[in-house]
Amino acid sequence: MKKGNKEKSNRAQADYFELLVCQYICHLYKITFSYSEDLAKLSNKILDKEDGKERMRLQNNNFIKIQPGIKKILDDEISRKGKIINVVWTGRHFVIEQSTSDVDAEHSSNKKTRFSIKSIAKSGTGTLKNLGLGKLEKWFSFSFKNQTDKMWRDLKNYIRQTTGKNTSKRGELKKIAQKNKKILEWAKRNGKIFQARLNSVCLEKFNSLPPKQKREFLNFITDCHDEDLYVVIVNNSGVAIYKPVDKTAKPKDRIIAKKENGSDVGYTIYINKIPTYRAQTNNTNGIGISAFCQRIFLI
DNA sequence: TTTTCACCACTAAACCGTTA
DNA sequence: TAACGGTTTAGTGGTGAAAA
Repeated sequence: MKKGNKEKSNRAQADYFELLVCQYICHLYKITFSYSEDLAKLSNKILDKEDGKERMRLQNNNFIKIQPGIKKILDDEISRKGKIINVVWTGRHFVIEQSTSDVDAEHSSNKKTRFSIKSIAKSGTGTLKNLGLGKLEKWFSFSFKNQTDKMWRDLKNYIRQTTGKNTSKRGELKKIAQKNKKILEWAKRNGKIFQARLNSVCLEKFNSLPPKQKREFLNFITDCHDEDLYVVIVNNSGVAIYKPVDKTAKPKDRIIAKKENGSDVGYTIYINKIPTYRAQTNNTNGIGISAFCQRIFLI
């Protein structure tokens, strides 16, 4: 759905990249690659775009950059876990599973080596975690339902007053706002009030968590309970690889969240005075017309 | 009453324009 | 020019209303 401007999402590219890695591992260790069809489909999907060739080139170049790193990790793991007997594209299929792994290599010992792969066009490290409101409420023990309901009620009332249309259905309200510039602007302004509130609540609630729960939250966002997981990031400045388990928060760590230069959409989590994670409160699909979520980035 | 389906929320990934 | 804030795509899964 694009209107003049370029398409922003890159889902197909991300999947394509994951499969390139998958295929590479298969090739290295003589495993049958069973996702040829998916790879072909994704490749077509990317090439269908007006700048498809460019998008392909980027992924292929990034892929070349990470090959040595992947091979080194696996050769190292093979010496401990045995030869590789299978490669699984976890990809989008197990979104609900407690791991951000994209590709799993299975060893003869039944142990795994898992990869979370991020291929980025320019700078940045990609989203570490994306939490819906439900998760936030659970981790930080609060309820934002009254506020969310009020945001939608406000929009409903505004639409009723300006257009005479009377509906409470969020899907309909959203469509009306998207079609009318003035309403959309109003919805954004309204939504930002609640977005800022949610951000403040999360910051406050995080800081009032007992130290142990702060650590548990950080361990959850980094996925560091998974001993077999590697994160591989490739962007315009090169390749970065780390093991989430190495980032496990320690009991002596001082963990504090702070607002950075007055931002009302995010906060920074400091560990022993070092800015380590950045949270950003926003919406899945446009401010004021969709559900809230919070993304966490590695600094 | 049971099954189906439409709608919405949640999660993941990453591009893009603006700004500091 | 890197970081930030906003936005988009896309898949899974839950829920309640409509259909059978």
